[in-house]
Amino acid sequence: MSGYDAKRIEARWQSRWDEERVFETAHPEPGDRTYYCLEMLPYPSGKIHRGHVRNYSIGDVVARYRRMRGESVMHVMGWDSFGLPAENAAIHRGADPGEWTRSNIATMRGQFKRLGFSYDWSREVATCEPEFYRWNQWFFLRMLEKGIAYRAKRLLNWCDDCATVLANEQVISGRCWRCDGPVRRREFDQWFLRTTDYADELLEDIDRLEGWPDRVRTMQRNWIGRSAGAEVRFDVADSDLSIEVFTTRIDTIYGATYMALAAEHPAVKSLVEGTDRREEVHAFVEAQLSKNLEDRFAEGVEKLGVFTGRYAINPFNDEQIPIWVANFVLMDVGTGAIMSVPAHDQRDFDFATTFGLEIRPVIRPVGSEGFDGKPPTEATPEYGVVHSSGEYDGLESAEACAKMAADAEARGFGRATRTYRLKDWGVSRQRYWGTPIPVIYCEECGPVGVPDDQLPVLLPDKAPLGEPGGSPLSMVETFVHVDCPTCGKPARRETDTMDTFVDSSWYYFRYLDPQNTQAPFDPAKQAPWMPVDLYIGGIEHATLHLIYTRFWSKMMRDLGLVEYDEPVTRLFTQGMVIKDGFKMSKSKGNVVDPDEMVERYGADTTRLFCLFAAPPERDLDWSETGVEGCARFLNRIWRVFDRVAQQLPPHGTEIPPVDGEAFALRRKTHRTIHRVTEDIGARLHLNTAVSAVMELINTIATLADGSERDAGERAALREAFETLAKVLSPFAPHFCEELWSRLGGSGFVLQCAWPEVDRALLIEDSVTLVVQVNGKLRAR
RNA sequence: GCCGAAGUGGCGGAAUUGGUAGACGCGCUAGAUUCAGGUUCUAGUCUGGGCAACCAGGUGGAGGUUCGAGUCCUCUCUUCGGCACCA
Repeated sequence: MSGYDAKRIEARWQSRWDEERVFETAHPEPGDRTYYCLEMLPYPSGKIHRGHVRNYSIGDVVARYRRMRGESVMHVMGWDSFGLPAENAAIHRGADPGEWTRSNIATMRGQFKRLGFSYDWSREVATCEPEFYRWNQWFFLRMLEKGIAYRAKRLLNWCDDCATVLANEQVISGRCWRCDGPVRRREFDQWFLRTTDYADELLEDIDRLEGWPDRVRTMQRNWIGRSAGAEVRFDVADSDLSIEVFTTRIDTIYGATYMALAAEHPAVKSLVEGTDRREEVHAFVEAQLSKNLEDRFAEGVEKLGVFTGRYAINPFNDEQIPIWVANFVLMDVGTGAIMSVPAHDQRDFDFATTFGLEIRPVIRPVGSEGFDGKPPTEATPEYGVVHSSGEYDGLESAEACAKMAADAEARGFGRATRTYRLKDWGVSRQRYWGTPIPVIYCEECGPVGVPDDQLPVLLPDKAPLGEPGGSPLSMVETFVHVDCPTCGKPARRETDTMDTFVDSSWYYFRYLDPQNTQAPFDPAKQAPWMPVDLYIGGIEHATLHLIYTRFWSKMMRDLGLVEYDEPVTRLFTQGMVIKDGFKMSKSKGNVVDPDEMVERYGADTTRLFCLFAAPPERDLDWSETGVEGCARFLNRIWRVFDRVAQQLPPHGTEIPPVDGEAFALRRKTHRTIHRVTEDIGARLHLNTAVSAVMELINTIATLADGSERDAGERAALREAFETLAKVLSPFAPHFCEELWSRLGGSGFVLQCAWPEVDRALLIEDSVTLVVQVNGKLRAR
C-alpha cells in the first residue's frame, strides 16, 4: 500500500499552481459572473497564528468553490503593515521598522503559500509602501478640500514622564503602560474626519445590511448611539453668558430645578471668575480632572457637586435655577450640560436628595386624576401627562416634546435635534510608522495641503524612536523644514501620522487596480467587483473598522469615485480560536503556532481540522484531539481508492442503469453534491459539508471492499471518486489534485466544473412511511 | 438597565420549510490483525427496562398552539457578547 505523503504532494501541486498562474484574475469580460471574496488583511506581526489559518481557510473554500461554479473570483491578500508593533520592535530590539515589517511579510507570505491558499499574489498590497500610502494622502487632501477633514483641539491621554500621547489602550488603570507614570488629559490640535456628518446615514443604512449578522448590526447601532431630543439655551442671570443643554425629555422642562455642568465644561471658568465661589469650584474641578477615567465615571460612584453661585433662566417660565458642577455629567455626552429634573430622572433625583434641591413633579401617569401632592420617594421616568407646566398642561409626553421643541425654535432659544455617541474620527497619531499627514503649516497662509504633484510625502527612513518629546517626525529636521507651497516662505510640515484604520478603510479597492500611478484606483476597474460579495473577519472589528470603511465608501461616493454607498454585501464573522477554553494570548502563555500542525499533518489536514471541528461562526477550541480524525479521513480515502483503483473503468465511461448497492452509491454521491453545494454556497456550514464527504467515503468503502465488482458498480465507484475529488477540493486542495490525477482526470481539479446534481437520483425508490399516533412513532 | 446571540450525549457538534432527535468526528468498550506499541478492520456507545423484537422517558425550566415542537408563541433561568451615570 502506498502511503499518502502530504509534504511531498502538497509541495508539488503548489509549484504547479504557481507555474501555471492559475489564481491570477483578469479584468472580467462582459457577461462574466464576478465574485469578490475578501478576508480581513492581517497585520504582519511575525508569524501567522491559528486565527489566521481559520479565517483564510474559510475564505479559500468559498473562493475555490466559486471558481468551480464558473464565476470570475477576486481573491487577494495584503498586509496592514503600518502600526505600533513595528515601532515597539524598533524601541525594544533596535530593529528597523521597515526591515522588520518586510521580513515578517516575507515569512507570512511563505506560510500562506504553504497552506495552499488560492490568492492572486500579483495584486498583493502592503499599506506601508509609498505606492499605497500616497493615496491615503490623496484622499486626505480631497477631504480637506471638501471640509470633511478639519483641525480641532481635543483632550488626549498624556504621560508627563514620557512626554508623549497615549492611545486609550496604552493607559492601564490610569497609568502609562511603559513607565507606569500618571496619565492626564491634555488638549492637542488634531486632525478629524467628519464621520458625524454621516451618522444618520450610517445608522439608517444598517437596516439595509441584510447580509450582515444581527449582532454586528446591533453593535453598530449602539456605537452610533443616536438619541433624539432637543437643545435648549438657558441664559445666565446677571451675565451675557448662555449655556446650551440637550434633553430627550423637554416635556419635563417645567420640573427643572437646577442645571448641572461637567467639570470640563468651558463655561465653568467664566461663571465663577471674580466671584467668591471661585476657589471652591476650581478645587472641585481640579479634583475631578485629576482622577483617572474609570474611577471618575464608574456607575454607582457617589454623587458629588459644587454650587457655582450663579443662576440660569429657564426660557419657558423665566424661573431662575441654580447652576452646579456635578461629577455625574459627562462632557462627551450631549452638550456637557443638563437641565436637571429630579422628579423624573433618577440621577437628578439622587443628586437633589444629596444636596437638598427642590424636587418638582410635572408628569403624572396617563389616566390618573392629577398630581396627588405627596413628595416623591424616587424618580418616575415614564412618559405620562404633563401638569404644572403652564400652557402645556394636559398634553401627553410625546405631544409635549414635539410642541415644546417647535415653540423653542420659534422663539429662538432651542430646536429639536439629535446627538450621537459616535464622534468625529480623530486620525492624528504622534507616531513614526504611519502615513505622514500631507499638510504644511505656514505663518502667512496657515495650514496648506501638500499639492498633489508633490505626493507622496515620503516617510523618512530613520527617526528617533522612543524618545520623549512628541512625534518622532518632529525631530527629523530635514523632514520638518519645508517651503510653503503657496507663498514659498519657510514653513513646517505636519509631523503626525495617520491612524492605521485609514489604510484598512479602503485597501480592498487597491487590489482591484494595484499598479495605478494616477489615482487610488480607476473607477472602471472596481465597478465589476464592488461591492464585496463576502467579507470574512473577526467580530473584534464590528465597530471600528467596519464603521470606518462604511464611512469611507459614502465619502468616496460623494467624491464621485463609486456609485454605491455600502461596500460589503455579506459579512461573515468567524469565531475566535481558543485553547483550553481561553482566548490565546501572550499573557496566558497559551499561544501556539500552526506550523507544528502543518509540519506534522500537512496543509490539507490542518485546513480540514479548522473547518470541521466547529461551525465557522462559533469559537473553535484548538485541541489536538480532533486533528487525528481529519488525518485519518484523508488516509482512509487514499486506502479505499488504492483498493479499487485497478477496477475502475476509464474516465468518461458512460454509467449503465444500476440497482442495488450501485444505485445506493450513486444516490449517496448525488446527495453529497447537493449537501456540499448548499453548505458552501448558501449557508457557510462548512463543518457539515466535510461530514457529508465523510459519509460518502463510508458508503464508497462498503463497495470498495476489494471484491470483484460488475460494470455498473465499477462505473458508480468512478463517479463517486471523481465527485469526491471535486467537492472536497476546496477543503483539501492538494490531496484532491493528487486524487484527480490518479483518477486520470485532465488538468487541475480546481479548474473542473462543479458537479451537477441528478435530481432523479435524490428521490428515494422506497419510502419509509412513518406512522405517528399522538406524536409517538407507532409503525413504519 | 437597554440591546443582541446561544443553551441538544462523556466531548466538538448534526437535524434547509414544524414531520423517525443525536448525522459526522473525537473519546470510550469489546473483538480481529500485530511479538509488542502504533496503524487498520468489525461491533457497540442518550437514559431506564428487556435475551431480543420492543417499551417508556429525553433537546436549560414552566406553560401554550398543533395530529405532531429541538424548531412556533408566552413566561422564566443560565451563559456569552455589545452599549451604558447617554441627559
